[in-house]
Amino acid sequence: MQITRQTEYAIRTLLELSRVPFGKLLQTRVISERQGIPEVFLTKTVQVLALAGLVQTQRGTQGGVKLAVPGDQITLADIITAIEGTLAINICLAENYSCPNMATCKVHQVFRRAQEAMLSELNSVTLSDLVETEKMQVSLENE
Amino acid sequence: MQITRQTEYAIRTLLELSRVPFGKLLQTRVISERQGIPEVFLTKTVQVLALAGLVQTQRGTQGGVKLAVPGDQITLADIITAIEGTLAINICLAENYSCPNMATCKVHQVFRRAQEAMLSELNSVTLSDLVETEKMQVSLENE
DNA sequence: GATAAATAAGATATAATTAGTCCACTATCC
DNA sequence: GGATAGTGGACTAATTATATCTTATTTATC
Ligand code: SF4
Ligand code: SF4
Repeated sequence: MQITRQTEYAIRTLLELSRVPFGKLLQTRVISERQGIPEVFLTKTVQVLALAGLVQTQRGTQGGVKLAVPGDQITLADIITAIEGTLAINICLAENYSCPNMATCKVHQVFRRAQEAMLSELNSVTLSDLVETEKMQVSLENE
Repeated sequence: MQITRQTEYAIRTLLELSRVPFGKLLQTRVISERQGIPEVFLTKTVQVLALAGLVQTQRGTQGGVKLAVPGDQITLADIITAIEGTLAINICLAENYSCPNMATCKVHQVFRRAQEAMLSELNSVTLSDLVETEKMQVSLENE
């Protein structure tokens, strides 16, 4: 009942990308150093994010990774889903699984409500929200 | 990001126990048959539930398993916690883990809110609620 | 007290998932 | 053409989940 390390890595990666001007490339090496993420593993994670359409990559000198869409269009739920697939807190909430009890099972319904409550929180915050707050804090500290 | 099979087994086991009069013993064998749970594995699960104080076991002839407290005092969250330990959707929400960013990390805070939203749903329903509904359905069908 | 019924405990086995590495390759910029 | 940076696939290691087996221990009942 926990997100995986890789998902954490993905979140922190996207946060790093959100901290630079939109469109600017960062190398996975830089991200891995700043965030303490195993470098080779991070490249794998970035590929998944790219496949999910959250980042774009560019090879070669001066290459790197950038956000595919502005940070205010990416929520925490998007990131989790990109790495782990559709979120389901119980097996019967995942696609193409059918428990015989599903039609009447009250537990199933409670799980669905619980999951929706969680998702609604995770969907309510975008990358921009997360880094905006940081910027405000910095500017307050400088006053 | 899913509860384990064992947790599902635990829920279904406690539901079975809630369906009989409070204090009545059921054998793990009976429960495993009714719910299609591997029998030997179920005994392990029952032991965990007993350790958590949700059920009481009795050995010997006419022995079995029963609820340790009435069904209206056991929520879904209790059961999940009993099997999986304190629920934490991210590593930094678990006890005795400290990420360097924890103090200021906005993501951490969002995760906490998301988790609380989920927990509040899972805590809002007791075993009694779940089987009461069943009984009402049965009586409606008999009308 | 013998016996059969029932769980307890612990070791062990198997499978699945997660985490991470290695290496040869391709694209890009200069 | 050389340096740089991501790609893709195979591979390994570690951890967790799932399950079984075996031997004890408890207890009602005859
Ligand atoms: S018993 Fe209910 S909660 Fe469990 S898997 Fe089936 S539908 Fe889902
Ligand atoms: S970076 Fe934030 S969300 Fe991630 S582990 Fe640390 S405190 Fe938690």
